[in-house]
Amino acid sequence: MERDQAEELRALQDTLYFIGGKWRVPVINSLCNGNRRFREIERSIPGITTRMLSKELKDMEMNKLVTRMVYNDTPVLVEYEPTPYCRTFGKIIQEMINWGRDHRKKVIQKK
Amino acid sequence: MERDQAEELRALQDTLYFIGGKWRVPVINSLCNGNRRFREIERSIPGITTRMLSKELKDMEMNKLVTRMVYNDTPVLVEYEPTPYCRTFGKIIQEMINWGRDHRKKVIQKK
DNA sequence: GTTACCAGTATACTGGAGTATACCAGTTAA
DNA sequence: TTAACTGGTATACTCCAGTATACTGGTAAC
Repeated sequence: MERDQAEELRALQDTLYFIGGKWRVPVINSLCNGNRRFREIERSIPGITTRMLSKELKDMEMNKLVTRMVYNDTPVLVEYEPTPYCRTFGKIIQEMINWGRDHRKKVIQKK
Repeated sequence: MERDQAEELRALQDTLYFIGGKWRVPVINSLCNGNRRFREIERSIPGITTRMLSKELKDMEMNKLVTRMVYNDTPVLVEYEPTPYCRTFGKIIQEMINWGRDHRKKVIQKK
């Protein structure tokens, strides 16, 4: 029981570390929604800057969450594809969306 | 579909905003695990400082996530009780624990 | 009488996440 | 030919989340 709690906390903190900053989860979500091109992803997340998206995608590529594919059509075409592993995070995202929706309802009620 | 995606993103970002920093989720988790006293919660989350826990609990009290109860026994006894609303976050936490566990397995395999 | 618990507060500091803005080289459409 | 798209990079700045450390006033055990 002591043991369990410590192990659960570690797992929890690993996930939180993975989530990291402000943009990782929205980016994963955008990819899972089928957005593939850089500007397309950028547009799907109002507020994100080019710089942050670029950083995020690079980092995710390094961590095998996304595959960057370059097609040498002219003009150059770049596509980002979420890996199957990336998609395993989808369940948590769905829970987050649901909770956020209920939360908003609750906050609006209060007013 | 456009519409949906924007609404989902908002809900998602609300949840992420709620999660906020490094310690909110571990604190909720600790409370949901039955920890009630200040030092008890503190001990259950290695690495957290008194200051951060204090801030977190104050903030959570303001947002009705926790009830601070003072018993005027001598010495003064203080207990923090998670509200039912706080507990609704438990499902996400459980998903996070599960995902973190699998993630760790995967990372260890790689080495 | 000193050590250790409780429930915190006070002060000072810093790294880096996130922002803002401008820019590049190439392509297409009006 | 000028504007607007693509997929980004470069530079500079700011702010605050989180850290570190010390302290308080009361109780209790040794």
